[in-house]
Amino acid sequence: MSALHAPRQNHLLAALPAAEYEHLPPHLELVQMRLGDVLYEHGGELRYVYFPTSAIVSLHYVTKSGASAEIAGVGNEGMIGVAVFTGGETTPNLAVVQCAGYAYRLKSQLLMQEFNRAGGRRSGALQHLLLRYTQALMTQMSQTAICNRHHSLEQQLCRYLLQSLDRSASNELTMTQELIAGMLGVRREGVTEAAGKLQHAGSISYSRGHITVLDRSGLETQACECYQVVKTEFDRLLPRCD
Amino acid sequence: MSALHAPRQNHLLAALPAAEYEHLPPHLELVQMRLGDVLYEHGGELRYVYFPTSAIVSLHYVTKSGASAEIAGVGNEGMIGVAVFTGGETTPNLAVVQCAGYAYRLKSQLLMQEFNRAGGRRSGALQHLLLRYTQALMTQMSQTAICNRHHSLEQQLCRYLLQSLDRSASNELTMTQELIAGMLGVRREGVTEAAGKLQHAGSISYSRGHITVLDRSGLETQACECYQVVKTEFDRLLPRCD
DNA sequence: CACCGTCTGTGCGGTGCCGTACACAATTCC
DNA sequence: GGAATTGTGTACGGCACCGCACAGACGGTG
Repeated sequence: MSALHAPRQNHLLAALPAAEYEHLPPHLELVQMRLGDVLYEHGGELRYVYFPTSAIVSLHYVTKSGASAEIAGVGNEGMIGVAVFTGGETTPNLAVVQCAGYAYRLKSQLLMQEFNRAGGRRSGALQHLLLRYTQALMTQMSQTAICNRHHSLEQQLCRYLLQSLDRSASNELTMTQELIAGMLGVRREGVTEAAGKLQHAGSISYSRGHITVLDRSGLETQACECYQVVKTEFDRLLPRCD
Repeated sequence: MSALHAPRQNHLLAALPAAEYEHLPPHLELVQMRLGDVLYEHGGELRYVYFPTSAIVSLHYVTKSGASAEIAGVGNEGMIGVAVFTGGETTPNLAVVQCAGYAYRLKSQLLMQEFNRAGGRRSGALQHLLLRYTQALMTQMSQTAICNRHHSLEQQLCRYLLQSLDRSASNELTMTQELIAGMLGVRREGVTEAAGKLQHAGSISYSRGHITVLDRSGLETQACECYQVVKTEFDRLLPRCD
């Protein structure tokens, strides 16, 4: 029986072999994340890296004119702070909490040490894992670019809901249409319309910030290929070892 | 006086300290790249990684419906085949030559060996460098996503021309409007119109696949912030050591 | 309960780009 | 020198989404 909160609820931490994992827990700190919390912003240093268990974080960009859009999302399948081990220390983005929940955090410096220990006594599994995650993250970014270019608002909404669902424990999501619009970088009214269609079709049901997914496969049919491409790539690069 | 073709014309190879670079040349192979050559495609293995000197390569995605768009470009500032050391071996993308020219290639296996040698005798400068390049590439992808979402065709065209210019030796580019349209994922007619405006404004001049940039700063004014964001990030992560 | 802030629905004109179709100009090929 | 190929210009209807404005509807708070 698993504890209410456990680091291994994060897939990356769960994928580490015991030998590499065992000395991490003393340094892993459970933190609560509230909607809208900013983990880092453009130019700010990353003091910690975060491994979400139940929270969902959005990597975001805000243009000079104030428009914004999500570049990639991170839930319990990933981590926030890739720039720590790629060496740039920061990125021109913003990491903001999109669904409240929990995450474990680790001092950046500590992660760096572990990452660079590859080739030494240990197997380098951590490095290997994080690099693969980085590639998966790049796939997500690529697909966001494509999706923004070629797919309709409704298709994107479906993709977004599905991705959020995969990161969520239940079939209910807590997010307003306003918030989704901010993520997709579109008008709130556009989301209202697209969501209305989905509700009409019986795929979802929502009210005041609570979305219940009734027909997951319906969403998958409506979604663009981007969802599957990203999912397939994540599964390929980071197979779950349940 | 530099040779006509030299590996060090590629900024990444040039940035390697002598101790790490010196044993690479025997394995570096100069290859000619023609317009449209495909270096790898979705699912195909990456037998080589490429370090362009004069060629420009586009990381592309083609949707099921046949639409396509560039995710990121790679010129003499970078390399093709990041997935080799991130461990995924392949990506769901396509790498296609966008401007004919030359590149040096290296067997993927060899790069992997070098990459993983960090922590051993050598300093790990290669690993460090490639990770930083990976981050820069991610910035480019992110910005492509944002640009596709929020910026006009004309702004994107300016950005694209500027990025190509930075990778080019002269102020002339060899690319048709049709090709540019394919890169941006828009209609050819849209490019004609936007390019017409730029020509009218005196920023560029073109005819049948030959574009001459007359007023670079004019383009920079018209371009969206994405160009500068990416450029600044590249300079920060991979400073030129000329 | 009445109130207010938040969330959602709807309508309307505007616009940037699409899809299509076709004309013309500049090269290359015989 | 004529024909075929390739690159560019233009025009027109259509549509998805935008920006704005406002109305209703729900839910928590005093």
